[in-house]
Amino acid sequence: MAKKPRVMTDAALGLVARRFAALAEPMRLRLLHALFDGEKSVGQLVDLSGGTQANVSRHLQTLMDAGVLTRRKVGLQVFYGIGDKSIFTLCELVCGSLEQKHTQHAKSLAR
Amino acid sequence: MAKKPRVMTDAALGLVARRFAALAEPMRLRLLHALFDGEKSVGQLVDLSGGTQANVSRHLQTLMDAGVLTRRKVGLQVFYGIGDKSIFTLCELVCGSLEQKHTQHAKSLAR
DNA sequence: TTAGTATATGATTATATGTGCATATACTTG
DNA sequence: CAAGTATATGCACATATAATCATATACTAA
Repeated sequence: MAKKPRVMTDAALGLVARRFAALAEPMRLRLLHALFDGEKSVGQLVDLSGGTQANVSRHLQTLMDAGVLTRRKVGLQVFYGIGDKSIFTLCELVCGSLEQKHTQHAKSLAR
Repeated sequence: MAKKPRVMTDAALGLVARRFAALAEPMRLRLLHALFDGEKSVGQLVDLSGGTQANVSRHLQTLMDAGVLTRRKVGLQVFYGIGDKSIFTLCELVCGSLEQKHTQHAKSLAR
């Protein structure tokens, strides 16, 4: 009795959770979205996102730690890009699922 | 100058972030994993996850709010199930990506 | 070297979140 | 009705995280 059958290890669950956590922040999603069409410098991302330089830099660091981005330094500038292609599919999946919920909700209101 | 081109709305980004946040917690991932082979009661999930009843109930509530689960009450028991099939693919994608990184890391150590 | 520019980081603060304990609610059975 | 069982929730506390400000670092150009 009272066994604790754990199919996945704590370590594995932690890694997966960390990956999802990297994507669980609006500003980070905005940055990723801005990188969908290719590498950009921190300055460009600051302009595109509307965030402060410090905050954008911090979020890029977080995404780097999560293994999601690439980093390339050219002179004074640092260019970040999407390093893990699964990000595209992840975002598409979530957006698709949410759109579906949205239209379902709209339909249910319409009857 | 100094325009702020926001391709996605704040509302949309917030929704996507909330969805990812629901998956950004080890215990919730454990619960979802336990539900992959079908509906289970809270009591069953408590046993399978090794968490306390209160904590499991809270996390299930969080997943419900995120629109991820179904809920069915039968007498005293409440059965939760996976309500959004995209969850399967999301988890598979992240696990696959992490495994790939892991093997790459192992190989780089082996040379 | 000095001045200037792009990016990163330390320190602080406010807010959110996970957990445990106790208790409340909802339902069943006798 | 009372007692028992399954689940939910209020409260308190500890921890994590995001945002801001100021400053540090790294590089370029004069």
